[in-house]
Amino acid sequence: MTKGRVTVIDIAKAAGVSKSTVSLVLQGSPLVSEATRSKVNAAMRDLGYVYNRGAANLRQPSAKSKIIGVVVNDLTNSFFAELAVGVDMVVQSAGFVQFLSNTSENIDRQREVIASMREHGISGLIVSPARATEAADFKPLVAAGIPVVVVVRSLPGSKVSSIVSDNAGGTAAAVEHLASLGHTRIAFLGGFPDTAVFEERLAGYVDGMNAAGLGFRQELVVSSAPSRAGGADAIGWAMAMSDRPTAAVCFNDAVAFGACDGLRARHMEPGRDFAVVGFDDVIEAQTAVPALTTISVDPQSMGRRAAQLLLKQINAGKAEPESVTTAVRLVVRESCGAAERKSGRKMA
Amino acid sequence: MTKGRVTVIDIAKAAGVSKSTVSLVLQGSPLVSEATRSKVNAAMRDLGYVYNRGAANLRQPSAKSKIIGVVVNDLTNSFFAELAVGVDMVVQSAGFVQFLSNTSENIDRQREVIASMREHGISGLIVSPARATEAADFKPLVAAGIPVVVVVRSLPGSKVSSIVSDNAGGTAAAVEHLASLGHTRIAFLGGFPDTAVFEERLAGYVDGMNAAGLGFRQELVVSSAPSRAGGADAIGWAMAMSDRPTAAVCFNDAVAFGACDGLRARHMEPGRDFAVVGFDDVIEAQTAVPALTTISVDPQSMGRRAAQLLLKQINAGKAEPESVTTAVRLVVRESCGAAERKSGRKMA
DNA sequence: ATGGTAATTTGGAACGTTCCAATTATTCCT
DNA sequence: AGGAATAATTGGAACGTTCCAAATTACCAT
Repeated sequence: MTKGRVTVIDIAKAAGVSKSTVSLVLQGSPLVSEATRSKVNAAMRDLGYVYNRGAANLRQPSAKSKIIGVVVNDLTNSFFAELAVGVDMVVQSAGFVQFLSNTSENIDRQREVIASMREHGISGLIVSPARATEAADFKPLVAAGIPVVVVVRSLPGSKVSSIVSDNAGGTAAAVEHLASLGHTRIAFLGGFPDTAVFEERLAGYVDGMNAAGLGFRQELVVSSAPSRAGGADAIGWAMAMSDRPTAAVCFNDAVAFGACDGLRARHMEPGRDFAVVGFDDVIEAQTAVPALTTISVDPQSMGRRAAQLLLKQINAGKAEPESVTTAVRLVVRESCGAAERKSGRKMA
Repeated sequence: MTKGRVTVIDIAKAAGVSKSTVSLVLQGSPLVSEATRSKVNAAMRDLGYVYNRGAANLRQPSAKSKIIGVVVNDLTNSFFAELAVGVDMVVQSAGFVQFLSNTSENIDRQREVIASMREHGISGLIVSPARATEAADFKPLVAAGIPVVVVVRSLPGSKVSSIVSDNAGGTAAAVEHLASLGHTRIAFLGGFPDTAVFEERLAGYVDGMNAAGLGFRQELVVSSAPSRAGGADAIGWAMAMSDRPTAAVCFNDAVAFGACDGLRARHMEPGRDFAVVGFDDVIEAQTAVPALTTISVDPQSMGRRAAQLLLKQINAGKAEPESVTTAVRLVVRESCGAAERKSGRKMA
């Protein structure tokens, strides 16, 4: 038990080489002979050496810190937890480690967290921005040459890379599916009209309606809070129309669940008397009754994509901002009335 | 745009003081006069200084790295995501930052991840160990004076602190509740018998049965994988008994959901024809149909507790290992047949 | 003014690593 | 065997901070 921790010098002494050689071994340089390499490795094992990245980072550009920061706006939401898992997968196998923080939608906390990450010398940042995040908030980062990838919520005029799901494509597919089931009066329910995500999903809906030859009618879109309660509200408005819709694509799954609640309150059974389609495919979507037909965005693969893009930029030194939109998939379950009845639930 | 990053020396120059003084300001020392302090702060702001913790850690004991590591065995499980959120809360407000990694129950990955965290000089570690983790795995950490707090799963003979929920108390309460509803043949379903958590929950069940004067019968406990599929399996065995049980306390919520599936497959309605109680209170528990009666463990507060304990140990320099078990609460919903019918679902 | 004390400030010398230029060992060719 | 080339190794000198001991300044009571 020597007092201080064991350093590269200690193992150099033990292996009978110089500290420089040890350093070479540490970074797997091909310059060192096989013989010395194994001698050094043995010494490291014997003395219980642990690499001190802090010291190393002092000499190297921050791109080699092997830390990547991940900031999400709501880790409680399993969507983001899964996203983080996806990021962790690729990041970990690339020898990086993940700094994860949660902002709880609080922009001040977001600032603090990002500042803290900078102090620790992150090589790159993946962030799902809290509401009201400004494009300018990431200026200092990119100025310092730290790659940033924004996920889930795109940031208006910022010069950073972003990965968002194909919102328009998703709602368009939902409309197409409903139309193919014979529905002609299809509503768009829920969401706040002043957000980018709403605009995209609505645009997809409009495209879908036109593509199906049903045309777009403003009165069929009723906005509301993007929550369960909002959904119940929205369906109420829809049911009060003189010429009622028979189906709805909802802003997200929460709204869709709310719509189902509202339908039942009016003695209508979702999936039988009215078709509803959600967006996101949260876990509850498959276990709910009826199981929710929805647009699946697979947060985990989104996380992987984001991490891959980030790593690419880190390795490239300085990379051009790039925007990718990830594919999205309609998963048909029961709430749209087109279910394949109980098609084999798998079991160990 | 000077080439390198701005250092403490740059701002010393700009503020007309020495680097030592700047350092003093950085650590909020009372030794520096108000006048110089603000001069220095101004310079920092002007030059866009960012503190380099790596360099600082070189001179300081690792307890001051302000990084705490969090390792969970399954971030996909919202239980652990919530736990991480709880940790993050207290850790963040103490000025620390959280390194979060996911082992996916893989012990090799766990080793890698912890090694990586050590390299980064974490001040402490909170870990929910992957299956088959040995007590010895944390020896090097504690030898190096790094506090470790084990959560959720206790580690047999290790000398580290731990925070686990009151497993025995939980199942005992579940049995008591079922007995009070008039059930006499109560099964214990699911879980692998070779885990500490299983033992504890089973022990509580046994205690509960004895306390209710029902006695313990080995044939009423049927183990299985702690998953939905396992639960369906287990209920199958239970239903095949000559003298069927009328209620079951399940190893966890997943098993309970599986049991419900199995019940329905046999044309029995959980909550009406058979009482089911789960354990964990995952989010789906309240939205499922029927809503699941279960033992709530509040992962978030568990995370907070763990973080507080860890911080205490970090500040104390070297602290005695301490084990706390967190209280647990029976939340009665519909699946046990004792529901308060639809007692006001809150909305907006 | 003068000494004494308290309040501030300040140069190095670490910390553990990587990089560079330079050195030494080894191999190959004629 | 001699030298050129190549392969391995190696001493510093950084990196940006904190700490220590020492130096300076300010303040007071004589």
